[in-house]
Amino acid sequence: MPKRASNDTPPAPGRVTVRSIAERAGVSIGAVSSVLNNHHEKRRIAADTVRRVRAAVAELGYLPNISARRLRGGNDAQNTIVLAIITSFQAPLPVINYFILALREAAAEEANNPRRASFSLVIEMFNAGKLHELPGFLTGAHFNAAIITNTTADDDRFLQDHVLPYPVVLVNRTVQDYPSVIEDPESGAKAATILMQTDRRKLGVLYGQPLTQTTQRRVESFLRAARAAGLPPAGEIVAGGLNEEAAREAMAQFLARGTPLDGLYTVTDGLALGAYQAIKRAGKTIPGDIAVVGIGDHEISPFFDPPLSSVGVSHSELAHAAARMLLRRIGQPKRGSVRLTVPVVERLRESTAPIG
Amino acid sequence: MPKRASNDTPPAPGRVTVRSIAERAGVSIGAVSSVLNNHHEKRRIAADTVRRVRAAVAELGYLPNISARRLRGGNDAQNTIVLAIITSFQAPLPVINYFILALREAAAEEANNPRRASFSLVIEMFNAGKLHELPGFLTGAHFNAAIITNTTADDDRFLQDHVLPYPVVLVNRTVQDYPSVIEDPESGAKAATILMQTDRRKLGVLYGQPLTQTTQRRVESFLRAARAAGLPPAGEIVAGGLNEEAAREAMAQFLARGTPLDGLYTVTDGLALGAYQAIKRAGKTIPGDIAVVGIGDHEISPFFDPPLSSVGVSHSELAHAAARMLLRRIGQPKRGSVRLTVPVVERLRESTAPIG
DNA sequence: GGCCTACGTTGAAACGTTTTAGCAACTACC
DNA sequence: GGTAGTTGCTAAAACGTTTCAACGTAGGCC
Repeated sequence: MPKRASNDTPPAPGRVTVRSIAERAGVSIGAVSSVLNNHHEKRRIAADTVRRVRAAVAELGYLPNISARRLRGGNDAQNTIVLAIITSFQAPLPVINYFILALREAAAEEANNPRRASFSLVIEMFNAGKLHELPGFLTGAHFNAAIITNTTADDDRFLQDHVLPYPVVLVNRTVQDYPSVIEDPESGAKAATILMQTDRRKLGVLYGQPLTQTTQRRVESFLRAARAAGLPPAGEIVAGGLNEEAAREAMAQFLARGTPLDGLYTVTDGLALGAYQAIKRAGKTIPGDIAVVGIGDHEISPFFDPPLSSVGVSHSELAHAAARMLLRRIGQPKRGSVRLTVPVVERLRESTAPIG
Repeated sequence: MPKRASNDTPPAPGRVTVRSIAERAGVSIGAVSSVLNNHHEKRRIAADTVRRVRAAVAELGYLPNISARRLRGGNDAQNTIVLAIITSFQAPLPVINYFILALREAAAEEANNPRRASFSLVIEMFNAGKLHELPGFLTGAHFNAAIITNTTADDDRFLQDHVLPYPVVLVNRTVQDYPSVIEDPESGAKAATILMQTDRRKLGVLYGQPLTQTTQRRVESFLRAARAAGLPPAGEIVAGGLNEEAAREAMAQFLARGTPLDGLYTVTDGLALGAYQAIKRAGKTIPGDIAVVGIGDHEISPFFDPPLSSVGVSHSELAHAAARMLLRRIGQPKRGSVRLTVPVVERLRESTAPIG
């Protein structure tokens, strides 16, 4: 005795649910569920009923509600902690891989210890400056904890004005009352030191727009160290963008002007490559005429020609530190804001070999 | 009149829920929820009660169940489609950024059109060869649709033997009955053609272990084309890994052996950089002695010294194609397996300039 | 004392699933 | 013709949360 379609609840124009299918096929939602999960044999659903349900599913374009499934589902699914990586559409993405891996690895460790929690990792993206438009951000409806990167000044102000009901770790940004992980703020000074140790005195720094908190700190720390050492004011070479192309153009123009330069610090990944090309095309040599120091642990630095010296933090280390910090804060009573500084490592290669 | 702690339901050793908090604080779960969501003013909860609830939350280490929140939550949250990117821990990650962006962008477009669905993006990772251990993979309990990459032969066999109850797109892998997006299988032949057009006849191909379906196709296509053109058998140079370092070592050894070589094809990102260094250190010039063709759309290729010619697919294009294909299949009745081939683009730069 | 209002809280409903206990009808058996 | 078993399905409970109507109490006013 199939039930008729129009029941107590109206058809509801919204999403297709098991209920809509049940009505369409003239069976109960229990039967529908059995078919959907391929339990129809075990549960002895008649072949014809299975056919009708399948037909209804296809016609209606059924999409299961994952939240409902997980809510109902076994303990493994139910005990899930949702971690988010929040970044902006406009930011260069390559770095977030490190976070993915770091969170996944940290979570895998964590999952062994306490009461068998499992972790789910979601990526949320916002338009730069519009962090507040991210659904669920203020309420925590979508995740239990988050790593936030690539915010703009506007976003930081927004963070400042609100209290989030879940633990958060900021990366390479500091906002009052928020825990954060940043690279050693003196990384720029170390670059200056390296250049000065090879007797360079006419220094320059190459950076691209827009400047982030981190790159700005690098530049300032570099300039300050040069000034403190009594050198003439270091030149600032500003590229229009963050890519190799922009760096090459800015560098070429600078060299064409004839400003003396024998030591260069490039503050972002990729800028160094553009600078290399401009320097070589201008007929100058590295490190003979100009020594160059780049940033970070880019795997390709040793394969530059000549191999590039660098000062900077390991993306992987930074990411792991942030992931560990975040996980430690989950389920803990709220602790104060912590600022963790990840030390920089210096890798000396041929691009800063002593003159002569 | 606070209720006592031991009610009809046992304390349940599992996760901390609103109910545990309610019992601990001696209030109803409704009141707890109001406090948790900062609605206590609007709902006129007494200050002391708020304090007790907050204390219980802190003591017990409450973590909200995200699934339950979303299930209950507003229509926006409820109508969420969960997309997954599934990749292995062992695979190089850089590429998945493109998928993240592609899915996010495609989803953003899609979200405007039909019945206001929103999308959530999760990253799932498995140990190579153990795809079947991924929780929820067979049942679809964790996502509505998935892009799967970096599977091994074992994983492919597993896929072959099962039918997944949700749409899936494979990337750079083909398995019967599964839709997939792959690069033009003749990309290797195009590399060979480029080298032959500059009169190179002693060809070689450099690849790293492990070979994926895609890299293997590149190698085979290259070798086949060389053979078809009547050239002497091309040399195979095998690196122990996929990184620059391994490439340099393998290349250095090959050159030391004195095997003649005037045209080289490197089949993976990064290998070319290692090869460059080995070639230069061996005292040979590019392209004078050896012409080199690399892979893909690596942004840094133009900044090699000399700039690197390349043949290959744009990661971004591949990712967008996969994302579009996946989204088109969501909520559609199951269509047959489709195999989409993304064309390769050839970028000629100085590394393959004609001799002389 | 009776009525009104404000206050603080509870209980129930709802979200979309899956699972389980059990019911009705039919068949088979003695 | 009663009992036992089989078949095919339904109804209800449960997962953890949020919201909302409604309730009891206390105080103020007449």
